[in-house]
Amino acid sequence: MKEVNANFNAQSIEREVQEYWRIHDTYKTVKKYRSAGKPFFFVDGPPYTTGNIHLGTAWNKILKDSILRYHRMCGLNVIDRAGYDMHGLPIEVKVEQELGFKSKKDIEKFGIRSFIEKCREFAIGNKFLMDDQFASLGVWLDFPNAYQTVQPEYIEAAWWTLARAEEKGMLERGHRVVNWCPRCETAIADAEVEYWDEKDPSIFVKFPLTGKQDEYLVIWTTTPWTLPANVAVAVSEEIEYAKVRATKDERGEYFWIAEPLVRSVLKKGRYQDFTILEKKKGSELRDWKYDSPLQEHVPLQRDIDHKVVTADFVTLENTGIVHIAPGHGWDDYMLGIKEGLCVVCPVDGAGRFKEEAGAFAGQYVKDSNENVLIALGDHLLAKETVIHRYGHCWRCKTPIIFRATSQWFLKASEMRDLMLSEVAKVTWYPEWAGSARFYDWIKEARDWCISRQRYWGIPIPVWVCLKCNKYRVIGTLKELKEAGGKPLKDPHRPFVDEVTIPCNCGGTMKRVEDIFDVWFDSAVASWATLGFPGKTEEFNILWPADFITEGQDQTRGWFYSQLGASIIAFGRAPYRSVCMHGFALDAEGKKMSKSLGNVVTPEEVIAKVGVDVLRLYVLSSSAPWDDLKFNWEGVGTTNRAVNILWNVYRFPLPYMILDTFEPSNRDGVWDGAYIRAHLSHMPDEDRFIISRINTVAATVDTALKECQLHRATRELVNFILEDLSRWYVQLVRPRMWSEGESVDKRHAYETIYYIMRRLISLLAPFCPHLTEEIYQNLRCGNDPASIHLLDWDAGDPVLIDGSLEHAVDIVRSFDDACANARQAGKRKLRWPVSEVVVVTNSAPVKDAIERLNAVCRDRANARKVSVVAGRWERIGWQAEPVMKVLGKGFGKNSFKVRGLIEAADGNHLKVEIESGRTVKLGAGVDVFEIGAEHVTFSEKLPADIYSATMPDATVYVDVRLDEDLEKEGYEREVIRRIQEMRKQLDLVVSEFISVEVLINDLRIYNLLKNDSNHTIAGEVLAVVPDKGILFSFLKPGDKLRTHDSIKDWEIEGATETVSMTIGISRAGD
RNA sequence: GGGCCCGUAGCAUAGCCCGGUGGUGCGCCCGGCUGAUAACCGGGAGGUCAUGUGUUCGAAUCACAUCGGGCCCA
Repeated sequence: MKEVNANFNAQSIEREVQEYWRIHDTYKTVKKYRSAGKPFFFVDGPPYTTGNIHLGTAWNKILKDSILRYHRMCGLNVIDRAGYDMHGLPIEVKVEQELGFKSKKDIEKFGIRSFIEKCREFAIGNKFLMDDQFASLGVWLDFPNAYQTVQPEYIEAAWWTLARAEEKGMLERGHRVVNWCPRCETAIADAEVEYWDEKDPSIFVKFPLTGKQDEYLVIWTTTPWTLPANVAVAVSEEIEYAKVRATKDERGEYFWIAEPLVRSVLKKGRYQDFTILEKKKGSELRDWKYDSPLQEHVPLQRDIDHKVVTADFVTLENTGIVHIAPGHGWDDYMLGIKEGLCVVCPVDGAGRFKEEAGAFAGQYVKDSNENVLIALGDHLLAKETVIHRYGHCWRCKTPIIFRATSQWFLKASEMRDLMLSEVAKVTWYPEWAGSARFYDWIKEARDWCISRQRYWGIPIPVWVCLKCNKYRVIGTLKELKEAGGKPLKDPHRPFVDEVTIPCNCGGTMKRVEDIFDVWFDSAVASWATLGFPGKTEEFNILWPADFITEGQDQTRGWFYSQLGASIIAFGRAPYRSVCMHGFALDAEGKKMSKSLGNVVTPEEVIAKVGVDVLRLYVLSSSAPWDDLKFNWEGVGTTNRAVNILWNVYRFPLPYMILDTFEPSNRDGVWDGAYIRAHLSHMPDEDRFIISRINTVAATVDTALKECQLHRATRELVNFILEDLSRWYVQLVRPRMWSEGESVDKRHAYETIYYIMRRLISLLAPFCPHLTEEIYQNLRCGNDPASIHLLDWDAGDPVLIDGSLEHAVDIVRSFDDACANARQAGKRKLRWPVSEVVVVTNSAPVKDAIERLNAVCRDRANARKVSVVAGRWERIGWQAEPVMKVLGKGFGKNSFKVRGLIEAADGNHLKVEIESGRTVKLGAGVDVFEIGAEHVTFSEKLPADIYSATMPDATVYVDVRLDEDLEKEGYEREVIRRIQEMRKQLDLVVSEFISVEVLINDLRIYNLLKNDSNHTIAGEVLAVVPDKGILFSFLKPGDKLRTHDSIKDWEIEGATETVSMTIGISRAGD
């Protein structure tokens, strides 16, 4: 053990500890030590390699690390391979920006090979950056061996999974409507669409009914550009539609509109008047024919047989008639299939109209809105603008469009039931994350479009024959080598595109150009990380994962994608338990974003308070599944608690070292056996704190099993502050100061050593650096080389004494009450009091005060602490007049009576009245008879008795001074000043001094002069071996010698302020 | 528009499942302590428990609605 003088400096401690881990390869040692344990298969949700981590990412990894450290200490062999998600559009977009590219044509010109090399560099560069950032958080995952989605064996896992999908008939090549980014020119997944408000036209359009004069169906849309692709309108079977004759400027027209909406629609069209002519149910409108209002401008529209269909998604909004373009809408498309409508999509991948769109050819769809309105001419009934939520590409922020294209799908909708039943088998933290949130999401599961028309991703391993159009799914690199005839080093584009496979028909198969949706990459992580399918040994033992934890956004993301892929591959959920955590928000509960300028980075926090404080803060400030409102004040509070832990740790060290204390051990290994062996002989405060740490251990363990990291950490912080710092350390201090050998001191040392060892090992999963630092200083010679090699201790029930813990609680209340009463009596704690009386009828209070009487006397600084049941005889009663009653009975004499009552002997009055008698007060003619109705009684404390209440009891403090008490009070005052001066002189605790105290008050001088110098000298080390007492009092008028330090003091005594001059000098020479 | 979660003093939170006097920490004010001391302790002030309605003898807690925040979806 070495002494610790320095104040707590998180940064330097953490730096040193990390260096220690690096030199000793502690992480590997721990892993090896636990390698024979029961496996605990954890899968790291791979962060995307975009560069800097933010607070949310840090929180995520801190949660993981803390939980895994706990499991390791519990003896489990934790599989903790880290992972990185390194493909996909976000990286492509970044690289495109770097290279100044605007479209896919630029990439093709640049060369796919060069382009993906840039992407690879970008991803790998960021991976290394992030490795360092995670390591700086003290996160122990296997980073050097992290799984990376760009590695060939990882890609193989994805291929293998797709082959299983094909085998089970879950893969489909389909013409479908998908979310499409016109800038990236690719399909994007539902998960990749971001929504925010956008201003769009809101138009009402007249569709002329075939063969009728001036008779129209009225539809509404916010996307005029989809009108060239209109093939039908939908009505609701249930809604009633009205035919109205509407007039505007003398001209009459006939409209069909949902009856309840007629008025509002016509008002928008500025029609002055209308008459309802007839009403029909939607079902009666079925199969009516109409013509496109754009047929003059869009040639393809002339060949379409437009008709009215019914659909259940039509509601009573706008006009109650919905424009249907199966080429540009999901619902539209599904309806089109059901109704046999043709699918028209006159828009290309870049979002421009094709030739068949006639007048609009070449125009970008969003830009064409205005032209469509012009082309509609008189068919435009009304035009407004609307602000509504619209989808955007998550990377480039371009508004998406819906396009019918040929894509590859996994039939997720067919797996819905199996997914739901599998999810029910998973343990969720919190429970509702699975039973409510995830369940609801899966219920809505749609087929998953896994193809993207891009470059940097896992190529879809499907080869299609150019001749017979048959396709084949390749599941492994080996299979490809056999089929294609040559090995493939890098399975990325464009290399994989060069491989052709001969088809049975004699033709040649070429790979489809698509790559996988990047969500499919991470979906296979739980087996890819085990090297499956290339290696199967670990997979067979470990899979599925025991535990994963990610943010709530991963409900639709990784929780879902993994489940889908796993159902396809293995027919079951890939994880046994899932902890869903919240988001890191700013102090106002708003999302952190660059534009709001409210971003707090992990680095900032670390620079201020260090990693362990950051860790403890994020873990304790909210439940994992609640959002974390980041608050600097909270960080400061946590920092303070850690600082107190540090002070508690370093406080006993100088004494232990002075006494060359060595904790009892067996062959250099500490085992805590001393405590068990000596517990029954130890003082109550020791037994209390020993009991507490074991209770806390049990609580922490229970909380951790339920993923309640906030409860675990709060319990520990609370223990440090309340039980250890504010209670135990206060009580144990005098035993540390005592000189020479004593059993008492030995017990104190063993106890505090035991507490520190137990405490830091409970805290180790959350604050791995600080606890390691303390451990290294405390550990015995043959103890494990790192705290992280210790076994978890969930509390020893034998050492727990619940009734003692409860008794201490009561004594703490007593302590508070004493301080309160003293404050009322203006008697400083430094000044002793003769007696404190606790009046109570509560047996537990009585027992506690009596059992812990020595502690009570010490805390109260009282000569005597006693318990009285019922009443304390020194408490008297004060009679108080009830003026309302007095007024009625005594009229103008009331004032006189009041005075008499107040002056009366309350005790006597109360006895009489309570025994049913009346009392006559006053003299001569002014005698009044007082009854029960005239008075109430309140406690009357004798002078110098002050009281305060505590639960189930009242505490009375007698602050009267006698000569002895006053003398001790002044002694304490003098001692306190001398200690202060020692401190200012920077004296070592054990350094001797000589002292002169000049007291400018003869009475006080006389009070102290006789023997107080002995008492004080002993406390301030002014008794020097061989030289005797070097302490003297001087009376008023005397002069001090020269001293190292001389100071004047004003001391507030019991009745007067006394000025003193104190001089102290080193006694050494 | 829908699903899930959250809303408690200036700030952060416990309590809510299972109804019965709203606790705690920070900050603030007053006082104390002093061989952990750029620490520590006590006391005090401070609350429409987001709002409204309902159920109930009784609601922070249960139900419904509204408002605000977060995540996800349409």
